[in-house]
Amino acid sequence: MDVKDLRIDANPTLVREHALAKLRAAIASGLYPPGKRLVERELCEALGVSRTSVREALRQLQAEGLIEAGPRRNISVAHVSAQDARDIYDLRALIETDAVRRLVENDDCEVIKSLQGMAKTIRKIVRKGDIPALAEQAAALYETILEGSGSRIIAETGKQLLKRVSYLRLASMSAPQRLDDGMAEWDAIIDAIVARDAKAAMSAVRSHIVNSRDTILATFEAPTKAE
Amino acid sequence: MDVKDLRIDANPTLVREHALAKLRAAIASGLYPPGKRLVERELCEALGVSRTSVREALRQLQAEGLIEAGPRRNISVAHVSAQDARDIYDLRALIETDAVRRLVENDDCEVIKSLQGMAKTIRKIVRKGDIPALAEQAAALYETILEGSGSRIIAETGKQLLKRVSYLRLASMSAPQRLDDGMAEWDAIIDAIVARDAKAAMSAVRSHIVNSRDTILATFEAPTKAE
DNA sequence: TCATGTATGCTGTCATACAATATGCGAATG
DNA sequence: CATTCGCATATTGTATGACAGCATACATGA
Repeated sequence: MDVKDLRIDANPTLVREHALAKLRAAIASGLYPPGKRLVERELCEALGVSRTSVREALRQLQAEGLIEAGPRRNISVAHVSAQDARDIYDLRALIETDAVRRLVENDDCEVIKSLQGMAKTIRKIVRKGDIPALAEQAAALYETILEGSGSRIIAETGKQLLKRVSYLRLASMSAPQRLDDGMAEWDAIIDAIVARDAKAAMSAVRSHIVNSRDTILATFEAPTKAE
Repeated sequence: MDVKDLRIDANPTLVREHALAKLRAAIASGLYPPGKRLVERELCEALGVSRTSVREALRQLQAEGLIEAGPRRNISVAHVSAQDARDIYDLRALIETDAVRRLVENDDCEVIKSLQGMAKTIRKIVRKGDIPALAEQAAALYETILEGSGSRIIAETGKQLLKRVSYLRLASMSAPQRLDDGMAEWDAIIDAIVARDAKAAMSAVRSHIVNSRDTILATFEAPTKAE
């Protein structure tokens, strides 16, 4: 064992970061749906931390666009309009196709192998039909592709967009036929990457995102909800 | 005068937002150069506000990527490596060409007129050689184009990238020949927009950004500084 | 019924306090 | 004289309590 291995790099998890993660998860899971008003004291109680930490987490969420301030100083979970959703997916298409192109050009076997692994994991989850787990794994796959671009900037920017639609992604995946189609699309992406075919990978990513977008937009038109 | 005119919509400027703006400006102007360590108490004193407000502003800057946390809990102004700069400009090229395409397609006379006005203002500033003012106006021009896309998402994402290079833009504009070249490029962009020629506008934007990028990257190679 | 006053709730801001950790300085030691 | 140890100091992370300014809801009175 090397001295390097003694290194402690995991910071003792800042309370505010913990709070941030919990709040993000609450929004992504739909526990706090768009428009839900967030009252600081309630969050303090729910999270078991002080207002100081909650407020700092809120500022960060605000900067990320996941929550927004109303006219009366109220904070609520950000609404994502159909137009916003469309714009986010279109921008993702731009950015992620670029990311995957770079990824293929970088030709990093490490990354590509891990992508193959993730595809396998996803296939398993799809068979089980565990939607929440699938949403999480899918996000991980997208993030891996973004990071595979080798560009910190692309990765950060792309991930920020992903966070803004994490709630929607759950809805998208609940559409019946979408699961199988999605799996096929993921396979196409991975296959193209493995074949080091940048053009095919770009086009596979683009159609996957466009299909996801259209699925999401369909849910906007059908207001659902038989409550 | 109408009752509407009585409306007070300017929120009494939150202290934390004021602090945020000041800090951003300090970073953009080079007063706080990359790597500069930011000590909370010093900021409190300099800004004349409490630690609470400073900290909330810092969290926001952190989310925007303008500052970063070191291994020792220290906060300092984010370094922008040459690679980062290249990536930011390349991503800007992607996003802003898309923005200008949408802008032309939207065909909003209001926006186009205001762009022409800004180009005129810029020309005046260029003649005076007032670099800081120019940097500000140029940023305003880019932001107008981004907003002209009609997409909140594109506008926000693009602006975030702009903020991350505001410090570099100052350097870029100090390059001797760059001023005139830049002016010509801006003219080309505006002309294409006025002519409602989306393709030409996109290519004008792309070459402008690529040229800016290359100017910046040149300053990275020549470490400058005759201090 | 309507208008006014009052209680209540929430956010924004500040001041303090304290623990944990990092830093720097000086003293003790070989 | 060089090293090491230990202590004072600096800085951040977090919690608490306080209070003003608004906004809302409620009650009261004409």
